[in-house]
Amino acid sequence: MGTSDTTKRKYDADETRARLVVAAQQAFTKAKFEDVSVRDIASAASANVALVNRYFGGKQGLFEASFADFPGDSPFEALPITQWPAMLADMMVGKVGSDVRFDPLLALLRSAQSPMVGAYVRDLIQHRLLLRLEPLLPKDGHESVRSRVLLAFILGVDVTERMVNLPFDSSKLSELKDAYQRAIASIVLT
Amino acid sequence: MGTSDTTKRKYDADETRARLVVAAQQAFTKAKFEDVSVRDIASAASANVALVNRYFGGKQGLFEASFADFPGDSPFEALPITQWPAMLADMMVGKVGSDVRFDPLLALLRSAQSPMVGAYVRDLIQHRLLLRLEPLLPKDGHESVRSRVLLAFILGVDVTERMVNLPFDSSKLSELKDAYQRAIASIVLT
DNA sequence: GCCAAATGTAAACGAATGTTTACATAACTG
DNA sequence: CAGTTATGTAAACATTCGTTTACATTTGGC
Repeated sequence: MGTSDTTKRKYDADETRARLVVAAQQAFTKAKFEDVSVRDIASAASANVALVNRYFGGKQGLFEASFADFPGDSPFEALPITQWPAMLADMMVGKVGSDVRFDPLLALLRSAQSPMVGAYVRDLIQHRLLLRLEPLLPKDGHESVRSRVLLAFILGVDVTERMVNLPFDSSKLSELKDAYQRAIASIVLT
Repeated sequence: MGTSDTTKRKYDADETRARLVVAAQQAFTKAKFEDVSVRDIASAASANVALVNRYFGGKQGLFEASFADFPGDSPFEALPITQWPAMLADMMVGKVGSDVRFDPLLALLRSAQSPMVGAYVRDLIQHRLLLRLEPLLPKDGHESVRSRVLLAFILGVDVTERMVNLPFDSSKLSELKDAYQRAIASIVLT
C-alpha cells in the first residue's frame, strides 16, 4: 500500500481518502453539516459510503479532516496592520458571487451551530483565528476586544453575503469595498 | 368556539395555537429549524403533534407564524441616527449571556440556511429590515451600501456572540461596548 | 502462484422525523 | 336532548440518514 506511487491503481486508499476529503470540503462550503449526506460526498468522490466510516470513523471525522490545515496560509502575518483594511476589503468583495471550491471559514460558519461539530468549529475559530489574531494587533491593552470586533465584522460580512445571501447591486461593488475598508480601519487602527 | 372567552375551556383552538407559537418562538431562538422537532414544540406547548399540521399546515407554517409581526417595535424609527451607535451597542452587549425568550433576529439568523425556510428568512431580513433601514440613513447616495454594512455588523455580532458563542472575559464588557459603538458610528455617521 | 491483508461494494439495520390517519372527546346548534 | 362540528389524541406511515455487516475484488509478500 504505497503512498507515493505515480502509476494508476485500482485500489488506492490514500487517493480515495484524498478524494473524499476534497469532495467533503466542497460540499461543506456549499451547505452545513446536516445538509450534506455522506452518500452525496461519497458519490461526488466516486467512492463507496462505507469508506467514510472505514477511513475517517464517520461523518464527523471526515468533517474534521476537511479542516486539517485551516486556516492555511493566513494573509494577516504577511502584511503590516496598516494594509489590513485594504486586504480584507478586497477579499470580502472578491467573494461576492464567486464560486470558490473550498472556503474553510464559510464552511466553519455554516456548521457552527451543528449539534455534532459545533464545538469543534468553535474551537477552531477561537484557537486558529482569534488567538492568532490578537498578538498581531496594536499593543494598547485592547487586543482582545479589537480582535473580537474584527472577527465579528468578518463573520458578519460572510453571513450577509453568502449565508443569508442578500441580493446586491453589483454596480455599487467598489462603493461597498470602500465602506468595508473604512469600517475595518476604524476597528483595527483607531 | 370563541376567541375572547376568559373562562377556562378544555378545548380552545385559539389558545392552543397561541401556545404552539410561543413554544415555537422560544425553540427557534435556541436552535435552527432542523434541530427543533415538532414533537419538542408540541410537548413544550402541551399540545398534540398533529395539531401543528392541523393549525399551521406543517412545521414550516408554524415557523413562519412565529415571525408574523417581526420586527415588532423597531428602535430605529424612534431615535435620531446620532443615537444609533449607543443604542445598538447597548443592545449588543445586553444580549451577551442573557436568556431572552424570543429573539426574532437571532432565530432568523439560525435558520437562514435551512433548505425549507431559508428563502423565507432571506425575504424577511431584506424587506422587513434592510429596506426599512435605508430611508432612515443619511441621504448622501450611499444608503444602500451603508445599510448593508450596518446589517453585516449587527448580524456578525449576533453570530459571534450567540451562534459561534465564543467565550469572552466579562470584565471587559464595557470596553467591548465602546468598541461596538465606535464601529457603528463609523459605519452610519461618517 | 498462493494466501493473507488491504481495499471496495451492496445491502440491511436502527433511529429520528414530518406527516397522515382513524378514532375519541368536548362544544355548539337546533 | 340529539346530532353535527370542532378539537384533541394515539398510532402508524413513509422517508431520510449515518452506520454496520457480510461479501467481493485487488494487492503484495513468500
